[in-house]
Amino acid sequence: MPDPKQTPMAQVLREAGYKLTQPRLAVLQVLEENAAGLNPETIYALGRTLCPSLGLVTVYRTLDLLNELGLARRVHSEHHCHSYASAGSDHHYLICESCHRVIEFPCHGLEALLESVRMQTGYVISAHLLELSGLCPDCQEHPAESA
Amino acid sequence: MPDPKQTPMAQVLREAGYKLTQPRLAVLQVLEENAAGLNPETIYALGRTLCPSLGLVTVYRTLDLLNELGLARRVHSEHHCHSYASAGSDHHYLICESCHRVIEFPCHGLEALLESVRMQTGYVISAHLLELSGLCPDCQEHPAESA
DNA sequence: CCTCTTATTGAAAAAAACTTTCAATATGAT
DNA sequence: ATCATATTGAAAGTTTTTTTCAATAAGAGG
Repeated sequence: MPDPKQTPMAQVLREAGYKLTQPRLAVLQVLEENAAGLNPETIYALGRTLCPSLGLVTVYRTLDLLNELGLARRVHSEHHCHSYASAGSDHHYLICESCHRVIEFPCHGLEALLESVRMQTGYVISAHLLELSGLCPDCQEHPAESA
Repeated sequence: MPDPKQTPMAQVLREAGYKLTQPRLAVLQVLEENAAGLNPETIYALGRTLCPSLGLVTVYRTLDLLNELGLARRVHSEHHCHSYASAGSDHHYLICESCHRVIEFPCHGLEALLESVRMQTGYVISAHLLELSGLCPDCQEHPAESA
């Protein structure tokens, strides 16, 4: 278990001039340890095991901050958009509908697609969100474990 | 201005066995007349000009219904996911960051991309959301009008 | 290591977003 | 025109998120 202050995510925070406080480190660690998208309430609960004084307000504030820095992202689903997952810088990811694990995937061909949309619509495209959902290999084999 | 009960969206509602009530038609019409994604509160305000008795609860209920029928969809953005826009059946669309217009775009090549992701990750992919944002041709020409 | 400045925090209160309940009403089938 | 019933709006309730502000802790500088 690496020093929480030395993780790549923590480094980004530090380099951006933010203090590495216990509450922030707790939220970071919770996100890093969970592949599934978590809502603020859950992050709060898990985070309190690492930093008992953690407040829910700080969870919200930290998620906003991480989101701005590109370290976390909101996970959108049909009915709710309350979850967050740790993130690389890519804006495309794949969610397992059964275990809710969120992974990023190698995505070639998207650039070409965007270019073709630009040509056809005349829009200048500055950002994208590609969210796929399906079943991960594990959940295909073990349909029962809807954890 | 066509009879609100005869629009394609209204037909879908009718064929699915739902009653074409004034409140529902008002919500439908508001969505059809606005290219931008609108939040429930705004739909409520605009809808009341068409059906003065319209209640906010009914706006929520109708949006859920339209969403299920594929006639409307939630528009996700970085900080909020409270907006809805009328929708075809495709799950990809393009949002103008200036005027907030939402359009669908011809999207070829996505199938191939999904297949390649399936091969590389082992996930069975059952749904996707592709949301692009940028500037529409109008807003490129008239940067001032941030309406 | 201390000290000090100030970013950050948590609690409480408030606001916003959404849902549930239920009696009254409007729809559309007959 | 009548009627069964899906649908409605208002009110109350719940959940989610934001604001405010005095107390605290991080880390820069000595």
